[in-house]
Amino acid sequence: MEISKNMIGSEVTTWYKKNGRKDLPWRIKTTPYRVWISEMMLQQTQVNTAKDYFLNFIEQYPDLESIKNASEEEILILWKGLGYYRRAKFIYQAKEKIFKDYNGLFPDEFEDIISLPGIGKSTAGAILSIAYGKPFPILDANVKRVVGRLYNQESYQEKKFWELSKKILDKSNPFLFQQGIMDIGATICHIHNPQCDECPLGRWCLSKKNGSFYTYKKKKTPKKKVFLNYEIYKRDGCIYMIKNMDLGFWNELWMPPYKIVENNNREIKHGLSHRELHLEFLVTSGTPKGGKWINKNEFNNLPTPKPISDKLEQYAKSFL
DNA sequence: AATCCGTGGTG
DNA sequence: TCACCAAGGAT
Repeated sequence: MEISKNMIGSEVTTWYKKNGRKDLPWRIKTTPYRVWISEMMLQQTQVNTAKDYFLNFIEQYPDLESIKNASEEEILILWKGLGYYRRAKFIYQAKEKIFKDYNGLFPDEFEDIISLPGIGKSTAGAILSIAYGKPFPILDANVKRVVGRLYNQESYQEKKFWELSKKILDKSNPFLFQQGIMDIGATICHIHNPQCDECPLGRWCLSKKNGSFYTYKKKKTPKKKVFLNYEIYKRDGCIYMIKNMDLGFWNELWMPPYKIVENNNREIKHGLSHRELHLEFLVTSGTPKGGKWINKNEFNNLPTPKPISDKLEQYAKSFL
């Protein structure tokens, strides 16, 4: 028998059973593989954005065995448009390691899971809690906001927030608790206008008590501008494309050849996390090298970044 | 420790 | 139009 019961944790668990978003696609069936793929997609990505990508990914690769022989580019194609494309490469590398070191079985120990590429402490905690029912804390944006407010923190402190996440975790129900705490963060404890009247944690919440609500603030660094002039080579309904290896972003995605210039007449302004891209597209003649001709019917088969996909779609419709 | 990495929604 | 930020991790 426990001497002191974790009231907050058990309240979250109870709330989840009744009010949780149990119909999310990655919650229908929680195999370690499915939880892993969903957690990778959900890194810095909202639920609504990840949904369709998850369903599409799982349709093609429903389990580890089906993804065993997939190439990096095949996985990248399923990631097309989702962003943070490194995650697709991490999935490729991780599944290679799982077959090499773990006999094709997803590992179930913290040290093994966090050793996989793209999996940090929080993702490992989510997989352990949700896929294996083992009590490990998580610290995503939802949990940061909920515990930051529960304990009325003024600023984010990594170590302190991990302690709080671990403290309120319902160790007897990690599966229900972790999904519940994230759902409370996502559906009640909004960054603006938290719905405190509906919150199961209201009687413990110090922010509700004194009316000052913690909000996680990232340092904002000014975005550097990058001017890219894309060279459009056309031939027989084809456009010449290269695999980008050296922009620093969009690595290993396909695009027309480009030059980095000092300035240009931008047609498209596109923001990345830390860059402001100014894109110009110039129809060019000559003999390009280092890539291949792609027919307009095959644009969809190549992993391309969003603004390039949009531009290619235009070309395919109009003057090719 | 600070910076890098995408895209879409929201105010 | 624009700032902010989301189921973060790697370097």
